[in-house]
Amino acid sequence: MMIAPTPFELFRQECQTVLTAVIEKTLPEVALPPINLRKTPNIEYGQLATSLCFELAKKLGQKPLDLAEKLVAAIDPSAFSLIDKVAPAGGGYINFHLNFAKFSELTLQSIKELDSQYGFVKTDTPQKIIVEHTSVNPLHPIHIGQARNPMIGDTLARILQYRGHEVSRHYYIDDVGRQSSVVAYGYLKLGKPQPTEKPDLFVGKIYTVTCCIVEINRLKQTRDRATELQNAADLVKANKELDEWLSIAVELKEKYPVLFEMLLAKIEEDPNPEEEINKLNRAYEDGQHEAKDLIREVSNLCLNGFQETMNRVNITYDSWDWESDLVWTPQVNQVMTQLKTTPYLSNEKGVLQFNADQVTQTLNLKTKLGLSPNNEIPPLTLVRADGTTLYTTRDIAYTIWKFKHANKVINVIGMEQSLAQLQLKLALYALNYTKQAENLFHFAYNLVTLPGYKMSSRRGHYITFDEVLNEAINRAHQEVTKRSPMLSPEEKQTIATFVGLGAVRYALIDVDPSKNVIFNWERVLNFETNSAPYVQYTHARATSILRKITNPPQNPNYELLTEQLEKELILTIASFPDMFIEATEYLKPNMIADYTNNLADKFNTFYNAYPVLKADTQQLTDARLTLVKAIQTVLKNALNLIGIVAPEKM
RNA sequence: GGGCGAGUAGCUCAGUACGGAUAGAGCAUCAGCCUUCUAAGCUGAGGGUCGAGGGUUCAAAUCCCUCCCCGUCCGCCA
Repeated sequence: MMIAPTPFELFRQECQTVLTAVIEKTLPEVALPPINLRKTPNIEYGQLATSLCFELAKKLGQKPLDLAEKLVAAIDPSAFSLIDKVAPAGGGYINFHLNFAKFSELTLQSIKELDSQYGFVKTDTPQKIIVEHTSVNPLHPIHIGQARNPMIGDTLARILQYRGHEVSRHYYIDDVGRQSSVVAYGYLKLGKPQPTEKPDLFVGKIYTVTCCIVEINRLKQTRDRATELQNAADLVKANKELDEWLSIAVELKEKYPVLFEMLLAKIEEDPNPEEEINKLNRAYEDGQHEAKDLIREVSNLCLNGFQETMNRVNITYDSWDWESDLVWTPQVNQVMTQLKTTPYLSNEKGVLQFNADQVTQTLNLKTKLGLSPNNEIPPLTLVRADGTTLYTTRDIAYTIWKFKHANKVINVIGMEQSLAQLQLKLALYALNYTKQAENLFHFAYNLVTLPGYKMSSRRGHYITFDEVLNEAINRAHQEVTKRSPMLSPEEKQTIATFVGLGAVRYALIDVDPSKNVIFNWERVLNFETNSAPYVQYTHARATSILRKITNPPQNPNYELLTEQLEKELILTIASFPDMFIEATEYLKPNMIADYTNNLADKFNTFYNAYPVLKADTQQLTDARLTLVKAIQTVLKNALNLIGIVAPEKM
């Protein structure tokens, strides 16, 4: 029995060979045009079609349909096993029809044989790839806006791994910067308390409240200074911001009265909290022990919470990379030394600027990088007047470090950081890391916003990812209880968990990453068609049929699968490997979610229309059972790609 | 002002990389289907100037140009 890892691709190749041969034979005078074979919009038109007669006809001064007829007449498909017939159609298409008897056998046998490996076609050029994703600052719980990142990132990592690449998932911990010092300052003021709840939630409250109090303090000073200097514009601005923060303070006081009062009392003891925070920040960058212990302690509390959350959705990381480690070791300094030898740095009173646009000009990169000639890349400040570095400066060092461990780097980072990511890439070019620059990819995704406003962690305006997961599981539990009251409490809980988690994961992966998403509960709590629960349910249904048989089908006759729906199902599962390759090569995780939904949809229609176990003949039952088994395998493999459980029962 | 991304049914979105046959789903609305393999399901109906205008082409949601609208970036923040 023949096995094909890519059954549909085999058919395509046969069609291509036939077509190439007939053109060379019939039209020796024409240069062979690129042969485009596309899936037909309708099964009546066969399975693949080409429109090349339209182009050829024009060159030859003939009617497209006449040409199509002439070519078809010269085709002898008998030498090819998967082509049933070739026919001219429409205004000049050539349609290729599959020999379903053979194709079904090939497809179903291949799936049976390859089983859990079916679809995962390995690349010819395996690479070491780092996927950096999540990288939420360790200041507050991961919120639903940020959760889109790990869902996309982990799916990318999964599909690349299944494609045969050596993938490493990295989490970049951004612990250098004022905000880490703010939360650490608040934590210290409270006397380094033990968390009384999930640690990231705990740290998040301290961060928000501290931020608010410190900010009000700062704005009051700004206001007083502006009053003194009679600077009307500054005064108006300060007052406006102050009003905003004061209203946030009211909210926070109501939400966390004890914490707020405690922090307020402690911070008021400080004559200058702002200065304390800056001091802590500098001490941390200098690697002083006390500061190190303190900030790492707070950060680790938060990160432990993150891991707990991500474990729920089965996401783990291979490497946790601390930004501060780059500062404490000579790595950042080395990069600066190297950059100073390039002609792209300018020094204005100690402030070092990187002239990114000049790099594009000197190395002639605008066209190469697909940038518009109008796109004048703004310069990037690398070093402040006080000698400290900035985020992107450290990111350059980090990226170089990553390339010591991989030959391709994919950064899953929000679209709003596109400019910084471009400047980073240009810095690599400037440093002559050309290969690395070419293999650095910014996988940009758009924001998740709440209806009416952007989520703000500093202001405490967010819905945490844990809340969303909990709510989804609760909702799923209600559904299971309603639909399957006879199940044991344990079973209900198990089902509710994978349904709820799956629903959230699917909802966040299903939309094209470049599209902005406005969060609403309806989207993640959808358990109907076009959701993970729908696909999971379909898988359970297929499993349920298979559970009822005592003996596996003996010598099924695939020629009996003649219904249109059966053919469409076979086509769909035969194309799974092609879909997988495309999703992986073009990094389109949402394609996989769409595919699972599409297959589930077709299966459910089939399920309703045709009996499997009680088909007219045992032979037909056997053939359909093999089909159901294959569909179950493909659904399971596809769900696995996007990190969603394929349940036996629900 | 400039860059980048988006604009497809009342709502949420596929389809655009590589132009092809009547532009597809789901939700919502309406009408049906559980003595038959799991009704988280299925069947059917209505619903479209594919943001606007021009161009290229035998053929444009898809390619090119102009414009409109929304988001986002253009920090000695991260």
